[in-house]
Amino acid sequence: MSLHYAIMTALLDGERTGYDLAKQFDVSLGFFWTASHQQIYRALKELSRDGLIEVNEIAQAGKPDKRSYRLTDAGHDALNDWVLKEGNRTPPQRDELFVRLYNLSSANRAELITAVKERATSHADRLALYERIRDRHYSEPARLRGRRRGVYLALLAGIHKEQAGLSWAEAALAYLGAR
Amino acid sequence: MSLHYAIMTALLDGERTGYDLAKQFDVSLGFFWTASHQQIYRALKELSRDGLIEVNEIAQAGKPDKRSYRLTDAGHDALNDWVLKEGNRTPPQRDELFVRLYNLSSANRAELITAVKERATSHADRLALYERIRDRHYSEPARLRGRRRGVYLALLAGIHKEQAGLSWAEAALAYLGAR
DNA sequence: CGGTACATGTAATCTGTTACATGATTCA
DNA sequence: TGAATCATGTAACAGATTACATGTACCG
Repeated sequence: MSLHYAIMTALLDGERTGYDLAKQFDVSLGFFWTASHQQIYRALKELSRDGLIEVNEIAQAGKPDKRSYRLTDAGHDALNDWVLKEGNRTPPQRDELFVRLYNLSSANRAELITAVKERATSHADRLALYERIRDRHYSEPARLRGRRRGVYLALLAGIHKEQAGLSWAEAALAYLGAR
Repeated sequence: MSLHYAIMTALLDGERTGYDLAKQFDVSLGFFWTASHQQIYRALKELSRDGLIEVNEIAQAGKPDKRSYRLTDAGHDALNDWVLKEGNRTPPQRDELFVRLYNLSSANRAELITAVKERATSHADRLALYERIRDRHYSEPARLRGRRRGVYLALLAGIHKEQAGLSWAEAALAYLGAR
């Protein structure tokens, strides 16, 4: 059900179409909760059915109608409840790279080094992106108010995580004797 | 399909029953790939059917027969292939805590502080566990050989990740003004 | 003329979780 | 006597991925 609440959370910033949400879930909230457009369209239908969001249909010539969604009062209440009550489990971690590393041998060393290098690049890219966002929009954290403080904390978590991943990958490459 | 390869990887250390695997997936490999006993029993059946593992049935009085599995030659080949060829995608991250933090307000601040504190504790516990394993079994990484080098790298990744999570949680609590 | 962005969906499949089910042995 | 451990499973459901499907508008 978290996807439903993630979508409602994204709607706190204002009306959005399924298409908008699918894009936004590649950015911002999407750094911490990903979802494909297929999932999103389905969830929007369910949320509408349950009265937690409302549609605003905008007819368009030549395109499918644009359907813009906003939170209802019931939606706000449901979201607030969820934030208060939701249990706090650490999500299970599943990462194929480590399963592969458990199989390290001279036969696959080169491929695993490549995989770790790619992982290092992806951490570095993510880190650079997060730092750019922080510098542009969250350069004075002490002045933030309300929700923005929470968004800042999430961003900070992303930064810590990517730094850790990157420094691990570098240490791993050194250990593996990669040039 | 990664679960199948994770199970085969666990079988590299020798014959195991479904029960053993379910326990092992709470420890060691399980730090990087979790699975419930239900998933494991299902996967074992599929792997058997495909000839990648073999069963050794041991009749037991009063208990269900114990079924001990080992990798076949075909299983070894399939696993080696997978390690060589598997693409290297960063797994999507989904963590409810951050969705909740996006909703931070004075109404839920106390609950979110509690949630972050719990997260801090879980990171600290995990970190302590990983460091204990490192000190006991991987205190001289330069001397490790073969697969054990990869296992060590995975452990190191776990240590980096937990340290990052813990230091984030501490910074977050300070930022939120939690005592 | 081809690719990307806009815009929304269905269907099939795969993967993971929760609930249910059984029954012996060992330890406090 | 009651909880934990050993030991294996089925069934239902929830959640996520992949593939398929359609059609316009705009840019180079």
